[in-house]
Amino acid sequence: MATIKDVAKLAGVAISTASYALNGSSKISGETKKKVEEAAKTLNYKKNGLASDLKRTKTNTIALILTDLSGPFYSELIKGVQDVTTANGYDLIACSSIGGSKSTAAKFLTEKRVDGAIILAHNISDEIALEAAKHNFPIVVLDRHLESESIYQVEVDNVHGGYLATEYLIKRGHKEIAYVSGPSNSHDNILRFQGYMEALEDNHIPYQPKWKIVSDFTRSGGYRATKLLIAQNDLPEAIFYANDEMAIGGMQAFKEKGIQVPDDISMIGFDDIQLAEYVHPPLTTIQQPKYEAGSLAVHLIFQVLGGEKINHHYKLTTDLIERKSVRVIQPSSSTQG
Amino acid sequence: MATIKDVAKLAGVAISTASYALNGSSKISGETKKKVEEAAKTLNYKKNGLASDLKRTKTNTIALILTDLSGPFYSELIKGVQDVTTANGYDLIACSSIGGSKSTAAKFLTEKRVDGAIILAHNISDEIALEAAKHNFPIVVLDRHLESESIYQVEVDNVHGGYLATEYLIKRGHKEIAYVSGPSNSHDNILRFQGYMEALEDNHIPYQPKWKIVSDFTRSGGYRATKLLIAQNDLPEAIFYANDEMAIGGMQAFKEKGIQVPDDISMIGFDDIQLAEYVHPPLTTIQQPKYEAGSLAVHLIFQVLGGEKINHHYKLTTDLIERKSVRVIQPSSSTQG
DNA sequence: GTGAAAGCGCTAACAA
DNA sequence: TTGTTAGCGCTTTCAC
Repeated sequence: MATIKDVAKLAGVAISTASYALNGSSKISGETKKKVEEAAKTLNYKKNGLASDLKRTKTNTIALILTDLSGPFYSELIKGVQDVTTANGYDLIACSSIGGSKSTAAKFLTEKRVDGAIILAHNISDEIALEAAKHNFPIVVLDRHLESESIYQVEVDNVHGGYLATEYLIKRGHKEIAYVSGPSNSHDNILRFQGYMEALEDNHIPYQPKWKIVSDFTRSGGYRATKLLIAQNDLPEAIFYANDEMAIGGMQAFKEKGIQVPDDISMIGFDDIQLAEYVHPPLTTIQQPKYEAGSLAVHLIFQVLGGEKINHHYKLTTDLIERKSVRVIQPSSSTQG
Repeated sequence: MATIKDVAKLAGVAISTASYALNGSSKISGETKKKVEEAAKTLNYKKNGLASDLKRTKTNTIALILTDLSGPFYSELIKGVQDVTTANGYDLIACSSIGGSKSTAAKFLTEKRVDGAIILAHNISDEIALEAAKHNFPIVVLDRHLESESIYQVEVDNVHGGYLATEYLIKRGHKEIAYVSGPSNSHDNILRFQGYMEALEDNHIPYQPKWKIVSDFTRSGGYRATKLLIAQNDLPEAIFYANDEMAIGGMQAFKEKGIQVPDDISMIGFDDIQLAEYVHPPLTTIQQPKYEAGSLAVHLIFQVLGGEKINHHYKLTTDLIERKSVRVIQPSSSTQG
């Protein structure tokens, strides 16, 4: 483990000179520079990044906090984050928030190991985020509402998305529309449900509590919720799943029971994950501008780091992607099932 | 930014005492400990992880180097890595090797920012890995052969997998079998091709160069390679794609031309990615023990970190997953082995 | 253009 | 049990 000291000694210069030479300062003569570089090479010197960062009180890296490194997550979003991070000459690391306050995420958030962070991890508490956000440590949250001087939020218009999905179902003649919900403490979920309620109301369709099934955003959760709906022996005409993963789990449940989508029941998801277009039938869903969300998030961080004063809230729009999982119900003799 | 100095001062104790108290040393009296903790709380003190790591010359985190954070990659593998890393009380960060020697990956590999690393990133050079691997900085590579004191490799039996795939096709009556290759410098690809050749030879089927198409492991690469095959106007009976992504691209190409899989042509992939069972028809492919590979990789790192002497090579077996993309060709005149 | 020296914030001998 | 102190390896004034 050669240090800069060793390099300086071998090159016969002072430590500071070695440092300047290695970092490409213009005040070092070509000859000295060469000497130092050679010494570094023969000693196989590699700088200690921690020491360097500590001294400079700057890490040049930003963290992306994810629920779980092994996914599923939005690769488009990560791409957006990655692209603008590297474009700005910064490094990006991803870490998981599994383990809550003892997680890697918490460690990187609080211990000054990065210059800023983006949170997309419902399993990390508001408290941790709030505590970590301090002056000059910007955090942007993609999955919650949080008010703090150094916290910025970019969100997708979930209410509108929920409205869009529900309205689409209604316009195609569905009246009995179930909502398979995400975790009830999920911010996204609450907003999507709100959109569902608003669309129902605007179309004078009464909300029926029996058609709200609480699940957990996972594929197996969607599967179980759907089984439950089937077991009730009173299927709705359509189901709005609060995310695609659950919808795909639901498809599986229907397939097992020989219930055809969309002929026997319509379904719609939310997210437009990659799989959505490959399942059978291809899933109609709500698309979020994921790449934009990701790139905007980092962009905001760099603005704050650069000393700009910026807004704390950003909202992006959603679109409906029409595929094959919803049928049209003829309005003639409207009594089904 | 309160430091431990401020905490010590407020608590009226020495810096070392504060440090001990905060780190839960048993030699500190309960009373002192409480005083220190209170001071820390009122100052909103958070330790500087860099300083701590620098002093201890240990980071307690290991890095997972991936080609691209935004995938596609093997989530099962990451799960394996993640599970055993956290089980050992270590932190895990993922970083991308986009950018080669200027990438985040290179930075974390060389600048002593982590205690060990796992490389699954064909776009990072052997040189970087070799340079980074030094005594007490273990690296395990999952995607190449590399000999060095501190480099360990776990690989999947690609030759056997390639053999299995090809043999399966042959046993179902196919003789004209194309190989859509990954990049020719890919280690995995070379081995899979070797398995293909061996199976051909063992079954007395001559290898025909016209049926090796070089592509690049991407979906669009597979699409293009397949288009090329179609344009040749002389389709084989079956195609062995060196990975699933390319096979899925190939399916798309066939679909556009109205060529039915498997009725008009059989295909088989390699990897068993998540999508494989969802495409139409579901893709028969070779499954790798990804979770095991990931968990074994970290396990090895911890053994080395713990001072154990271990083997440098590990090989895991592959299995064939039978789905619907291969038809059986009736043995008109020839008999099966 | 180069060198001496002062820390960045922390841990851990060692001394008291 | 607590305090003093010497660094971890680096960057960066400031003097020459």
